[in-house]
Amino acid sequence: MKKSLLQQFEDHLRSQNLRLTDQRKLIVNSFARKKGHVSAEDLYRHIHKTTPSIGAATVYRTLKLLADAGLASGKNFGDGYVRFECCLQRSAHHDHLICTRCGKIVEFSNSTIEKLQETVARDHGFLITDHSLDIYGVCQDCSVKQ
Amino acid sequence: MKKSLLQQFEDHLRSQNLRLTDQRKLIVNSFARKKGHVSAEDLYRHIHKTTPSIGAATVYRTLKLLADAGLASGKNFGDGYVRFECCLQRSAHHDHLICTRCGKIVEFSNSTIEKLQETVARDHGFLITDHSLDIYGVCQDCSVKQ
DNA sequence: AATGAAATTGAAATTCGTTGTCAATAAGAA
DNA sequence: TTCTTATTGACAACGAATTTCAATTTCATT
Ligand SMILES: [Mn+2]
Ligand SMILES: [Mn+2]
Ligand SMILES: [Zn+2]
Ligand SMILES: [Zn+2]
Repeated sequence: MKKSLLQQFEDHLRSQNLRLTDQRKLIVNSFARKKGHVSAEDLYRHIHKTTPSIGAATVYRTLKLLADAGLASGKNFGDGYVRFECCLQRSAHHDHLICTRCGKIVEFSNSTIEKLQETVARDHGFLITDHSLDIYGVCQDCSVKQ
Repeated sequence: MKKSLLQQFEDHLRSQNLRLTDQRKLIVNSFARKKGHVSAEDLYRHIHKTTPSIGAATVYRTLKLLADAGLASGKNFGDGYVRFECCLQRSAHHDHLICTRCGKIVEFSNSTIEKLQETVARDHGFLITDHSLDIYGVCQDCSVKQ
């Protein structure tokens, strides 16, 4: 059985001599339940409803910690704020389709595109460390609706 | 012979009943000379050296106007600010390789990748309106240096 | 359990790129 | 030249994110 996000986070905290607090537990569990593409502000507002004692700064800080631990990654889809998604080992690299009407984000991966990117980089003398492919468009639901 | 960026900008201004000012002339020409991937702040600082009377707001506004005219486009490479590049008809769509060491930005285009994106979108019921592919890595100069 | 050093917290202040406000100025049609 | 209206520069305001700081909490050590 796989370790949960919280369990892996606890491991990280221990290994770095950081402390496990109630706030961190709650934030990480809320984040895990949301299943990705969540901004710090989104998560804060959600948490605030049931636990208003938790401050926004702590949510920002905890998401940053998760990212430092390699357990989440932040991505800017161009709408002004960073969305986080957890990146546990099982959920491999993927790219995104974004609906410009309703904001829906669909994940995909295409190994041919990935390989071609390697080729492009090599042709230009670059050693790839990362990449980001975002396809913007109108999803089926939205194109049916109008 | 092709019309210059300024000439096309003038056409746009006339067609929209907007006014051609000395500031706009200077900003657009500076921008054209810089050949893309320039932030408003970059351009403002550059212009400020020789023409300190031009305000930053005017540089921001003029770049926005160029974008509205379809003569420039802004892109966020994830480092906090928007970089503009001119998009005259001749300079077709392209994607970017970004060196994470020195910040160099190299343009490329790969029609096979473009076609595959269409396929991916269609498979997910999306109608593509736009896309953005950024490959991050280390350029040749930087990997030689260390 | 009690201690205490060090990490963490929430609230508020601060940062930074960008946009809005506004009175003064300039463009350009008449 | 006149007159309407767009444009300007300085500065305030914005919003996401980060920093500051005094109060609180964690947790290794007694
Ligand atoms: Mn995703
Ligand atoms: Mn480019
Ligand atoms: Zn949609
Ligand atoms: Zn480089």
